[in-house]
Amino acid sequence: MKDTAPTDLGSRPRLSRERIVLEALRVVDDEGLQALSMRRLGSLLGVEAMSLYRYVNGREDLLEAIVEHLTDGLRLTPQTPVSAVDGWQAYLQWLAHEVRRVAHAHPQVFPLIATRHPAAPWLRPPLRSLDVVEDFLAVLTRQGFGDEAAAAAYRAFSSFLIGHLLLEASQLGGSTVPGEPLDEGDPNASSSDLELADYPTIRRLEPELSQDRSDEEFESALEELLDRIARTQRG
Amino acid sequence: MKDTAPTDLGSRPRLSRERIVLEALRVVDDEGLQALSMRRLGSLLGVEAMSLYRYVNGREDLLEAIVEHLTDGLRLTPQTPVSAVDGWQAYLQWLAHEVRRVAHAHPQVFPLIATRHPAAPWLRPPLRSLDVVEDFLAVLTRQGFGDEAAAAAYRAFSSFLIGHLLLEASQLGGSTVPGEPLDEGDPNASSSDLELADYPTIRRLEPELSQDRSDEEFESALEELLDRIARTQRG
DNA sequence: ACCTGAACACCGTTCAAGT
DNA sequence: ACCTGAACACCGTTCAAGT
Repeated sequence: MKDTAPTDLGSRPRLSRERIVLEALRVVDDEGLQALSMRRLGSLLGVEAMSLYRYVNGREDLLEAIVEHLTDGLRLTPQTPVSAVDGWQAYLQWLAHEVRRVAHAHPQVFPLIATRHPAAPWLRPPLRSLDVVEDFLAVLTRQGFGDEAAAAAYRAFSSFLIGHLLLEASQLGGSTVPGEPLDEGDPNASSSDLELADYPTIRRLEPELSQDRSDEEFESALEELLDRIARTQRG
Repeated sequence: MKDTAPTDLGSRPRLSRERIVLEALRVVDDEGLQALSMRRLGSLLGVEAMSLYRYVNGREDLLEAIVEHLTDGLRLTPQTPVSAVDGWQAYLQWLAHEVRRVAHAHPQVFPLIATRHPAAPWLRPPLRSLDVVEDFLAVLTRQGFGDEAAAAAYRAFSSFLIGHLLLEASQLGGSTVPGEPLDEGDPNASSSDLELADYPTIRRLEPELSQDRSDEEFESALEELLDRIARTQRG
């Protein structure tokens, strides 16, 4: 026996970059971004905040690591279901739904994915990983897309996902504050139609505006985007 | 003379909510969001931080006030150019370009406009003001849109703007940090193609990916959106 | 009415020191 | 090698006190 490591490896699994990132993700998912501080994260991991700096390069690096952790699941691997690789349209359908799944699973993190500066200026959110973008461009060019058409498809696909998913995530993310007041205490005020006196059209359309059509809208807009991309394929 | 106010009104124009918001906007535009602290803002206004709390309800309220200040310019007023009110298509064209102008003028603020929770759940970024949304829905319903078609157009228009403008703003917003390192010190490394060895498609498409097509893409995608909306007008 | 001083409860980050 | 104590330079926010 060379070292004096504790033979009973139970209580504290030792620090690691992965353990830090996973715990940080849990905090953000449960309590929002502003609840994540180095000091609190340290204490949740049973350690002083300063110890974290051995594994992450400060708070910014930690946020980047969380984002990276989530985008890793978007790569094409041997585990990718076969339905995803049957033509570029199937691939884009699969990829779009994967990103949407991440946005729904981590609504508090998605704004980070959408708004943080990517590593390279031509690397656009939310597909901000070299691996994922390589997959994207390789699939399309392999299937008859010209270089310019593939790049244009990448840009259009990115805009589409941001536009649809950021709003959905923001709706799901909710109030961030755990114990927020749901209603101001006025018991006979149905939602928010009290100050709507000066906004007759809004008041009239409130039922339509309150309807959640995100599923249908995402699917039909995605179909339309794929049609549009198909039209430029031989650009 | 009833009060003892300084007769010479030169040196310090006295505090006001508007002066605070304008100075805060200047700070965020020039140095980024994280440079805006209550204490620094106070000292820039020649006052202790605690004085600001007479006019703004804390930092969150201040951020909201900045956003509100910028979205005020999107309302239809007597000053709105006539070209904007000649049919709903002209109005949507005008509105889209106004929002784009705001995003370009204040790239560091646009993520706030895009990601902060609106006052009502059906109030979507970036058109997050009751006045603006009232204009939007009134113009469309006045010109033959059904209620559901108008609401659907509002949702599609919002997604479109977020998707296109957040990326443009992020590109313009740049590094937020004033004195950031532009290059890591390696003099013969052209941009970022050193680690691109494992990404052949990206490397091949780098010229296409680096091209800035935002103007054309915004215009043509906007045209297409308006066509699509026109098709659903009698929904 | 408007601003301030002092205080409270936090931050991120550094660095020499401990084991 | 890995973690800590102490310190530095900040935060947002409150509240009683000053003028």
